[in-house]
Amino acid sequence: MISQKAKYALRALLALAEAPDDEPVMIAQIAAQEVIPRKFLEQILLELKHKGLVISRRGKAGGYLLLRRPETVTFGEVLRLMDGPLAPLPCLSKMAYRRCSDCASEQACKIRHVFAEVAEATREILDKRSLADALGSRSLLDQIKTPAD
Amino acid sequence: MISQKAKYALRALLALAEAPDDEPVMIAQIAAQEVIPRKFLEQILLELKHKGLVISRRGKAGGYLLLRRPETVTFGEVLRLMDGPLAPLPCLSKMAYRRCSDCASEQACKIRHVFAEVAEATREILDKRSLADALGSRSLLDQIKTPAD
DNA sequence: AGTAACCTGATTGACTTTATCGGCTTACGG
DNA sequence: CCGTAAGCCGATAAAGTCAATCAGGTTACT
Repeated sequence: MISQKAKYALRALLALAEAPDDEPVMIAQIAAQEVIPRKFLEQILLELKHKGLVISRRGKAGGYLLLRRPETVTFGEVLRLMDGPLAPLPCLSKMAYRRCSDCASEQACKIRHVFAEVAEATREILDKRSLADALGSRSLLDQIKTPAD
Repeated sequence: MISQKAKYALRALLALAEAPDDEPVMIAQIAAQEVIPRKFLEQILLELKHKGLVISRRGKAGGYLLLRRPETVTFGEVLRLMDGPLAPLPCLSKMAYRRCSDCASEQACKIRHVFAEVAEATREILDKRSLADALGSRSLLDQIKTPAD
């Protein structure tokens, strides 16, 4: 299960991706539209700003802007920022490897191979799917079937 | 990340799968061999017993036995018993569907499709891999390359 | 009987999650 | 230049989860 925070972050980023360029979107507006607790969303957007995904304008008529193009922001990147490593075992994370505290030898670990397959499969999906893929009302499948209207 | 509990459960089941048939393995033995806190392992094996994966013998020379053949116990089943649904969103779980509390409409949910792909991919792996697949010292890859000695 | 094993429920401590509070800083508009 | 509306920031809190332990109770072989 992904965290509430990651879910909110993705939905907020999608809301920003949908807004016209150079038109900041206010926290309050995103919070209302996406049904996200306002103060919590504040924290999340601030964090996304510090990590370089969005920028903000302060003062009246302020708000948030997506800094990068939606095609370049992957689900994997957002999830790693919010929830930490994607891998099901710490010793399988490519981005944030850590030894399993209780595991004597990684070569001898009997469950590692199966979870390595899972890690690879989820990376393959989450690092390829971007905000752009998630935009629009039609499913990804529909888009493949009917590439243009 | 999977829980410590699930990791212990899988390793304990593998230890039982390796034991000769009809020879009960003691909690203390598994705990020592797999480096699992003894009392915690007690809880886990008891739970696995209630769920029908293992049986126990009490009294002197007691211990635990794997009830089903290793090929029939999948990683997916064990993980669901220990950690709950595999799906990254509650609304994507086939075995334990629950509405997302904050999601207005599942059709309109913009992140659902991507996570549906993840859910399907992980199910595809975890529901096919069994204890038998994890047994033996060689990796799954090695087994494919050299099917027999 | 006695002892060695499993059975059981309650409890604990640390940590994480999901927020909320209260106030500070910036900047546009009049 | 001042009021107000927006984001910025650190602390706190309530609830839940995780990992493990405690203190015994029950069963069964010798």
